[in-house]
Amino acid sequence: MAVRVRFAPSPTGPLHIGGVRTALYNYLFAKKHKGTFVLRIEDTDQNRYVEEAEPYIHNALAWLGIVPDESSRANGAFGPYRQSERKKLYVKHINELVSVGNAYVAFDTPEELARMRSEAESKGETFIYNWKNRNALKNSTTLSEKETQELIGKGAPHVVRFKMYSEKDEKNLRLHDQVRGTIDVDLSLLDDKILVKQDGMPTYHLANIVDDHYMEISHVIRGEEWLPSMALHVLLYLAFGWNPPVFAHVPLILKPTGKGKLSKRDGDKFGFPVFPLEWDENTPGFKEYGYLPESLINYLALLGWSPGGEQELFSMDELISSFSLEAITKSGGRFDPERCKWFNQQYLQHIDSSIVAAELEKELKKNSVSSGALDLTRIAKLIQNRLTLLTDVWKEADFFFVAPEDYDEKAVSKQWKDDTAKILSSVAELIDSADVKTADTLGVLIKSYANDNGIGLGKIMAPLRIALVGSLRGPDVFEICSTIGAQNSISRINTAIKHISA
RNA sequence: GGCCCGUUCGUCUAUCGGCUAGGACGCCAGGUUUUCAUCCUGGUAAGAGGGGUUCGAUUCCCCUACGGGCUACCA
Repeated sequence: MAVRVRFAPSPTGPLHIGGVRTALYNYLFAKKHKGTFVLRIEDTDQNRYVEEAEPYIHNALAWLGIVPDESSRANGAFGPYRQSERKKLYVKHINELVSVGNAYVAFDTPEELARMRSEAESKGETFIYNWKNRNALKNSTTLSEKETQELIGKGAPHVVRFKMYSEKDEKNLRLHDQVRGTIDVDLSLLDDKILVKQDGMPTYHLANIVDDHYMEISHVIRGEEWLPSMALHVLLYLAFGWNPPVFAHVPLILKPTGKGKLSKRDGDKFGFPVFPLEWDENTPGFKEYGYLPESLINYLALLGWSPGGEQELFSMDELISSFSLEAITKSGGRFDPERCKWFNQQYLQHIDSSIVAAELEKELKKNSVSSGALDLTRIAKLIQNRLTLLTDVWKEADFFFVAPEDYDEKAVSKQWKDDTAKILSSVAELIDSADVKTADTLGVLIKSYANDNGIGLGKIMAPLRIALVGSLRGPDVFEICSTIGAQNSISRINTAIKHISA
């Protein structure tokens, strides 16, 4: 049987990393088995619908390299891929279910139900709409066919509910989950879920099952929050006479500290993104923070799944070839921003320097600084292994473009001696006299100068760095010096002497 | 409250009855780099508790505790 999986988000806002990981696992599984990865938009709730969400989902997945084979953009033979465009299909099937008695029409209003719920609660009980009380409520199992039709004909608001369990049924249902194994549920404890809402739209449960069937989904890989409704879904398949797919419920991503599901607020609170791309100006994504899609993918893949070895860094292809549903972890995993950053730092070291150079160029524009005659790629190479986030470029390279205006006091008081000014002037002359194209020739030059004059190198290196950078940071001094050029270096040295020794 | 799922270093995880419990992040120390970062080496630190089963349990079973999810005319 062909493997067909789907990622089915609801367009209610930006896709968050929990969703990203679910999409990723679906994608990996599909590619591993030469199958098809479908993106389906579950927009049955008109109240929560957010127009920008669907394009966002497409763009985010594209950025991450999790590209659907079939979707509202990519098309395919199983469309349409938005549930709002498939309403007719659901109506047809719900009628079938009602006519054979697996589902029924219910006229109870939300207010009535709320009242019954709070009444039960005040007695310390829980109101459940199911086999125990549906014969006492206003629905087509208690009303005659004629009464029911009349009410519907008069336009009485109604919903359709699924008959979860009746006294003659077997109570226990044994479920199989690819990551959790066997799960037994007591059907008599479950409620008669609403399948069609008053507005005529199907709920998630109905639409989901109908679509998965018609889209020939072979494996349902979804978040653990769906585990409690798995029994309903399996029963729905059975009621339609269809074969249920294989189910795999993946654990949730939890807050870094504290308890519960990771949320947008946690990101705000701890200063890390929870969405792949920017959602609005107050909500930057991983991309804007300076993460590479590859590192996010790698981190997320390993949060809740492990191929077993001691390898940490995986390309998408490696993830695909080692992926399996059975190796998905059973317990929820906390999002660890530090570990996520580490992956990014690792990937940053191996990308082409032109990417770093491009980012540098962007930052220059942003800061309204001219690159002058400086070689951005050369600078990119010098700072690349110092980056944790791509957005660190400016912080690591600003001094190449902008001469220091003030000098780190601590560094100065420790490294700037009485004879420093004199020594640095000689160094400046030295630089002026020579042709300092490379760091190596400059290094040889200064070292031999120090040697010839009996000056310790320590008396030169640190002050020179202070003069060029303003503080004790940055790549090799000779590299900095030769990169910004002789004239630039000399003028920085003279400025520093004037500034500090004065 | 009810139902379901889970529980190995602080965190992510390996182990599929033989364990001196392995790796990674973090943290600490040392080395390289005459700065800082990178990088390298080492260290720190764990199978929730209690019962079984077994020659032997982190691994299998039960109970308790704790954590998570669900319990909507949301998905």
